[in-house]
Amino acid sequence: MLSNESILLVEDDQEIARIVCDHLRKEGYHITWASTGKEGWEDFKLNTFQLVLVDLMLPEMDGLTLCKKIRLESEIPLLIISARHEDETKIKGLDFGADDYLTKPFSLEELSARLSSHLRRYRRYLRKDDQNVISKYAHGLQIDFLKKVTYVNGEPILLTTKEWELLLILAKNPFQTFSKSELYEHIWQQEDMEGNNTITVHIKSLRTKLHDVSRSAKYIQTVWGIGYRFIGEEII
Amino acid sequence: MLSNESILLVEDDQEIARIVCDHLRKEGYHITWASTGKEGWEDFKLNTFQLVLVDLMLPEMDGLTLCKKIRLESEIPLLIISARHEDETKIKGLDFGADDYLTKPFSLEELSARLSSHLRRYRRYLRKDDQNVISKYAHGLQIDFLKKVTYVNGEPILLTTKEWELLLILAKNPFQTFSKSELYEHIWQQEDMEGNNTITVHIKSLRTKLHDVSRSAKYIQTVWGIGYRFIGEEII
DNA sequence: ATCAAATTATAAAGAGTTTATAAAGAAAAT
DNA sequence: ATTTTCTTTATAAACTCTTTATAATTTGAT
Repeated sequence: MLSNESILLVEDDQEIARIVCDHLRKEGYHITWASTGKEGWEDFKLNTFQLVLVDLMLPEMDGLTLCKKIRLESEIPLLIISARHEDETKIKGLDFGADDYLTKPFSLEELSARLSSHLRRYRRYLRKDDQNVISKYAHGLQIDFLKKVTYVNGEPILLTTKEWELLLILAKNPFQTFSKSELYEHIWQQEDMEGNNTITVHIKSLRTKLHDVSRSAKYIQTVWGIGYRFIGEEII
Repeated sequence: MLSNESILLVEDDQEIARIVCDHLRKEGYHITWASTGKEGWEDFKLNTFQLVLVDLMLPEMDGLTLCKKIRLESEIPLLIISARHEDETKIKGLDFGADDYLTKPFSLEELSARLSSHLRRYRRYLRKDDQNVISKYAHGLQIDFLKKVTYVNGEPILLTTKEWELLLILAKNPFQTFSKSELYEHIWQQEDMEGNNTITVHIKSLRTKLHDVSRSAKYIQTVWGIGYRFIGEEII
């Protein structure tokens, strides 16, 4: 399994930490080990993880406090490890934001199962939020490639299929010049015939909708004798 | 443990269903049992649950389809039960929105642990989202997904069943374009026939009630040749 | 610089398709 | 039985895409 997902393990017992790390690394995860709550918090702030495993009993900052702090800033899956089974009910009663609870001793299979379950849910959660990742360009153009929505100055613009396909190939390859034949063959999936004005017309209507002017193109530039290119620089 | 949380169990094997129901009822959950996928979907639409347990192999509508349909309308925890261990990898690869996976035979303790873990996370999620029970959009539209009430400029709008279901799937997945066939198959639960104008007509009446105009849609936009999409941006 | 040739831009129209609308008929609910 | 909702039907309107014709622009040779 190749996952490349990063897990933060906060555990003061070096022996347990070693076993867990070894096992999870074999499963393809990238593990960071912190041995105190404070260290765990610093690691959490410094890096991006997809899951946190926290032992309850920790020096410097206890596990519950760490959980609460993390939960204030993130919806990341939080799994508690505890030595005593009796803690479980107490912990479930209080709400400090953990998603799951493992009692020592636990099997590595059990651990793996819980991890993958929570990671799967979190991936979906992230992906859903991801849909709001929009490429923003200068002069008010925004393109949401996932949802296929284009905005000009915040207003969604309705593009036809061909217009969208044109914008897609151009904007996905900024600064790269495409000949009209290339564009035609890519979108229409057939040989470009002589004297075909179709691309030009679609470029025209696309420009109009983007409030772009051929003479001084902000987005779709004409490269004379060669083709067109998208010149948008992404801004964050 | 007194939880009063409602779980929907979709399982065709009566023996397994009885054992699971008995066990979970002892744990304080309120269980609804559906023996087919279709029945499960109807129960889901009719009541409010906090978790759904779905067997993969089901008559009338298979578990994956049921998961996908539920996931279009809700973020409720979805747990898959499967007889064959081999399904697991396939299922994890495909994305149909399930949160967890149990292979038969599973221990009741295992089941309880997974359930309480996902329910805990979902409670947190609900609490967080609770403030947004009513989604507000630009131009005066408000949708109360829980109470199933729609407001336009503060005035409650009376929608018919079909109109509500249309609005639900569209507004729950903003900016996602659905073809008329997709909409028809999701809501009517049957193959879309050729030359069916039903969706168009319902869209028309829905738009009328939302004071939306097809030419310049504020909410339900026509994506020509493809379908419809809800373009409401949520405002806080 | 000037002009002709080549290339692109623009406007407008037509064909073909898709969607909108209104109204009537069927089905369902009250 | 009456009202409401849903579906079907027929027709109107709207839209996309392409074609055509013409204007504007660029290039480069003179």
